[in-house]
Amino acid sequence: MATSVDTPGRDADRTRAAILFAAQQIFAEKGFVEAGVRDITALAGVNQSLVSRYFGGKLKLFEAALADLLDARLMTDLSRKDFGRRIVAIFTDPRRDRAQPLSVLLGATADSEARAIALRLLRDRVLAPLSGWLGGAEADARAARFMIVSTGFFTYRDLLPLAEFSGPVEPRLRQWLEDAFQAIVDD
Amino acid sequence: MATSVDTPGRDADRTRAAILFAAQQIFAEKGFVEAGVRDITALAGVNQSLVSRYFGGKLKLFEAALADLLDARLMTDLSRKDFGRRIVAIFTDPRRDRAQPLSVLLGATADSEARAIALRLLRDRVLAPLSGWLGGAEADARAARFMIVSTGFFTYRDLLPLAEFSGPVEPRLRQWLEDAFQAIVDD
DNA sequence: CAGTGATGTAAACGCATGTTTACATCACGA
DNA sequence: TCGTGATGTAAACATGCGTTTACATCACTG
Repeated sequence: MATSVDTPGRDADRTRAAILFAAQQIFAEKGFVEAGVRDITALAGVNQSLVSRYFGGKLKLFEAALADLLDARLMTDLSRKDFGRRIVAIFTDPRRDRAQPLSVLLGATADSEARAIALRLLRDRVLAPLSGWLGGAEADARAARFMIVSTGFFTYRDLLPLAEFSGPVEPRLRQWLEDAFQAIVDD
Repeated sequence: MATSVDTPGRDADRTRAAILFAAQQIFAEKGFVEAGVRDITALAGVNQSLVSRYFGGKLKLFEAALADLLDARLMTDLSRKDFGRRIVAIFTDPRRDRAQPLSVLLGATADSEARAIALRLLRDRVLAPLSGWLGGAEADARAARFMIVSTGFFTYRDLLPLAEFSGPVEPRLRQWLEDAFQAIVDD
């Protein structure tokens, strides 16, 4: 079993996709440095050497994994009316099946090369669209506020799990988060 | 030169202090993972093996370095009146000669062992005093808000330097930071 | 059906890095 | 002054890990 259902012979595209998906999970869970190529390929069920063959190395795989996650663009159909509530709902959705892009991104800060990649993707595919969506003269400062609050939240949920961040978000904290995000669009 | 002034023969205490100070600088600059023992001892001007002899290894050195930084307690003589302004002033003081504790702390998130140490020190020596100082029923939620904003700020200043965070903080962003910190004590 | 390139694997390689060991050298007391 | 322990150093060691290499196996085409 599991030989003709999820393994239709040999398929490079499918193998590549499996590695990419596994990489997103492992990178989100352990961060770039502690995520080993062997961890990723083991989860994907393939040989470790395929990372180099199909992606050109761990670093390129990271770039592909993060870029793919950011392509599921969050900024679409996001109304200004309940911006805060929607953002917090997305960030805390327990049914989410894909890795949180910001988790993967923040997990790259420890490696100088991965950090450079993450920084470029953050600028081009998050901050630029966000700043444009926010508009106005203070767009950049607003986008910075968005990143500060988001990053702080993800850091303590994923990287430094304190009591306040385990399980559902404490109601008063959630309310503050929603207000902080909403204030970014309301001024 | 530099042989009788800063090198008074052999002094274990002085050597130990030199390693500790160098560690704080290097850890703040490069993070725990990319900070090599050889980098630290080179800056201290001593042999690499002394890290293991005097501190018991890189991990213990990290713990000692972070604990020492946190001992320069920030929470003392901090009035509730201009809390926000004072905090931002401390975080952005260009004349500061010691490493920012939060920089060192956030640089440890990539290593699971260093992260555990950082998390414990953060709880015992930052959050507990802060929560006590804030007081009240919502003290923990307030402390969490403080950490979110602080962490977001340091992440983008040290780890993911965007244009908005290089050089002096943009005035409107600084104002928002001050207000956000002040609101934590004012409710 | 044969052959050839694509796909996948196991093992070895190379390198970086924290740690340990063996040895040298200085300081201080008898 | 002599010797002994503390202090410091250079080199070797051990190991984890990304990558490469050599080989096996499947799939498709003529």
